[in-house]
Amino acid sequence: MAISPFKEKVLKAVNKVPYGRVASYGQIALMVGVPKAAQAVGNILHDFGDRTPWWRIVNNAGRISTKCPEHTPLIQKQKLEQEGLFIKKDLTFDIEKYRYRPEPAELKDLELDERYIEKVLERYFYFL
DNA sequence: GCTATGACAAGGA
DNA sequence: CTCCTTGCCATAG
Repeated sequence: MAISPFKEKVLKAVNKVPYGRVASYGQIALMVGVPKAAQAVGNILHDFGDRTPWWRIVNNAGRISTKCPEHTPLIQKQKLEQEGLFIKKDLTFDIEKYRYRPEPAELKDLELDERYIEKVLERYFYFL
């Protein structure tokens, strides 16, 4: 399977999410410079789960949403609990409590435009 | 080039 | 809260 630059970036971004934290599919899309490619991100994780901490990527509503038979919701739940997260039986949890908020330096590492980075940071990660 | 497909997201009912 | 619609994106075929 060919690895496009886009896929390469997505994998790189996913690998930045630290132990015990999570990021949404849309958030990863944002981090690779294509804000609306959340769905595409999900597809990529499906194909390259073996080389990324795929379990740290979740639905932005704070819910585990995988349906993949390889990487089941139960497995993902256990993986996250193992990293210290509290997840309810219905697979939902407080995402803001665990959300990964990237440092500016980490975003620069993803070959993003300076202006874009500032915009993203203030609007989505450090707006409070 | 076009269509169909998803581990998505946000908003309306 | 759930269900449905619409918008979007990168791929596979």
